[in-house]
Amino acid sequence: MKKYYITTPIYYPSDKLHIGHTYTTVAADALARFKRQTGFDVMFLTGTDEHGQKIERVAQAAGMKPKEYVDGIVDGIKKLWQLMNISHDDFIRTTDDRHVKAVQKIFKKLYEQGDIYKGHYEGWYCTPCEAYWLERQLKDGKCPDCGRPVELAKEEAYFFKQSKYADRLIKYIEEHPGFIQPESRKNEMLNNFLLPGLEDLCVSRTSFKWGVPVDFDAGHVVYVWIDALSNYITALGYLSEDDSKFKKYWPANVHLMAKEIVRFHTIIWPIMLMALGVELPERVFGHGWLLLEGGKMSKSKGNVVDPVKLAERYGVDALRYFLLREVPFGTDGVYTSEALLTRTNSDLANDLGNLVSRTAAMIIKYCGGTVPCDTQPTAFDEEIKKQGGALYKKVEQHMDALRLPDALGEIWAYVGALNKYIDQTEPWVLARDKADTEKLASVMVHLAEGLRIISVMLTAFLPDTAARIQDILGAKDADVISWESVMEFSSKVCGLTVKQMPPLFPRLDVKKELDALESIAGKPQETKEEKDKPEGVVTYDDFKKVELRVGIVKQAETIEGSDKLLKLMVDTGGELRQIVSGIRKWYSAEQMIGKSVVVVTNLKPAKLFGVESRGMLLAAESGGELKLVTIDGALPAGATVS
RNA sequence: CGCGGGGUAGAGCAGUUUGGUAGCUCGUCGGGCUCAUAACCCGGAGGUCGUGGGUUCAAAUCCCUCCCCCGCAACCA
Repeated sequence: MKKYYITTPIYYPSDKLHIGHTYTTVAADALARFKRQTGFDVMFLTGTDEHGQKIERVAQAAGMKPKEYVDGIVDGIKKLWQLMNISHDDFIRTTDDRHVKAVQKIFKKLYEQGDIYKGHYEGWYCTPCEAYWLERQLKDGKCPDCGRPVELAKEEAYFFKQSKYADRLIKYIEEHPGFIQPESRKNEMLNNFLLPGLEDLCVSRTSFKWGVPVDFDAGHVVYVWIDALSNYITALGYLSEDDSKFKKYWPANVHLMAKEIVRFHTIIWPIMLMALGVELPERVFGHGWLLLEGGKMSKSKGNVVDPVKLAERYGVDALRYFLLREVPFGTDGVYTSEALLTRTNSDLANDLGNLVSRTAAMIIKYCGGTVPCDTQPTAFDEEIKKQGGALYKKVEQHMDALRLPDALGEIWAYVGALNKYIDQTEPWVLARDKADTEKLASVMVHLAEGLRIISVMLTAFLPDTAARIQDILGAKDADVISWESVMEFSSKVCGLTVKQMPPLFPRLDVKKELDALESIAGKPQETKEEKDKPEGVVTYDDFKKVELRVGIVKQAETIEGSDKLLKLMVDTGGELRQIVSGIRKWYSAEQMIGKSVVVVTNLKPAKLFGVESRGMLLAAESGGELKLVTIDGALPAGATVS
């Protein structure tokens, strides 16, 4: 039997997961189910990446031990996957003993063979935060987290010789066009990171404890990406007493993930594997994001969407369908509640659900509930038969290319064809004349068979719905629900007993639901905050957005044609900035030179009288008098004002 | 000139590789049908394909200019 190994990323349990994580996992689940259905021995892995400084801090803030803290979150994640009908074969936690031991062995092996070496890490260190920052991460030369000063510090650390394998990796990527997908990500990786040259990677930390300890050097913990990426092989028992799964399933057929972590999976990970002498995964696929109106969803924006609430309200399959259908292959898609609701109504309730209802109703009404066997073809049978028989191939092709939305699109094209077929054959007309009984029977058989095929096709995507359709059709035995059984459109449904059931998907009142969702799922926090805010008050955060600096006027001149404006060249610390100011009525050009003024330095540049102005001077005005805000004493240009 | 992606009907997208009548879904308007969940089927309206230029018999598609949006540079799928 052919094997298929598919993974999701392991998720970071610093908070509850949102609909984006659900999207990745549902997509992986659909692929895993599809492969199982089509005869593969599937290994589907997901899990959690539990180490790192952030967890350590969040736990501390919650007054808990890190492990205690993540245990709670991981519990929620497992429940979410259960709710979403995720069929993973294993769930790995990086705190699992099996994982920790294997990571230590991997680290040691790389160290012993010289691919990891001890050196010094240098960076800007914030003592209270116990964190290193890169120069470009600093905010005004200070810690971006707490705003306190940082100092240049140096500590012992281990480094991974990525550079040694860079050429081999470039060659591999170029020789395996399917390795990084979609193609655009491949260019991004090559151009941005690989071709400019790789630096050795710092792979140990001493600034915090919550990680896999380096077992031969106390105080060091393994860098989280080395830790996290290893999960794909440690879960299979790599370097353990029992590595039978590793032998059976590795290399992975697909590592599925969102685009922003493709980089780690196509650079660090393959290089680690090369160093370990292990085969590279067949395909790394970076899908797009589910954007929310107004941009990327993120916890700090407060615009996360809670999948649990959506699934509970509309059903797991409605949510699965939306996720799998709505986001196009490889690029970003937009989540809106309205789109979820209209998709559910039009595709699931109107097209599919209604088709099932009307078919079941007719078989019951016209044939006493049993799918007939004696038939005489109608003029429209041939076409519906042809399409139904060709469906499995189309779906298979799309699935192999990971084009899930297109696979669903094909299935729905057939749903549409069946609805049309009813219209063309007009079974209610055939039912009026006894002479047409066998034609009517043919229509019923074709409809039931078409639905049977659809139900089998839907198994991977909407497992519950597929089962419900099969229940309605009375299709139980393997020979009417197996993948092989849909490779041919025949009359396997003949003789089955059809049941009437409540609608598969009730129609939703879009307007009402949108209102309801607003109160349940919660509007973006921003607007909530704004509501709570007294009017006319800005928060400190708002105020901080305005960047004020001391500026010293170096040159000043009038602008021809304007009696209000002065063109100033102001030193705002290391740069001379051109600012146009409407103060000529009160200050002459000569008076301005040498003055220390307060400048808004991050104001959007504007053109005044055709002259560019990059900033604004602060001044007070009253009764036609205007005075500039100046500094009481001597401070260098560029000093911040707050 | 950092890199990558994108700008096509009211909304969301396909089409661009290999130039040749601009397509799909939702919405909207009209018609049909009565088996069905006010569902289903048919048809109409609605687009200077971001801008300006070039190549060509012919450009959404190829070439050049510019504008706008989004993402990325060590831990948010």
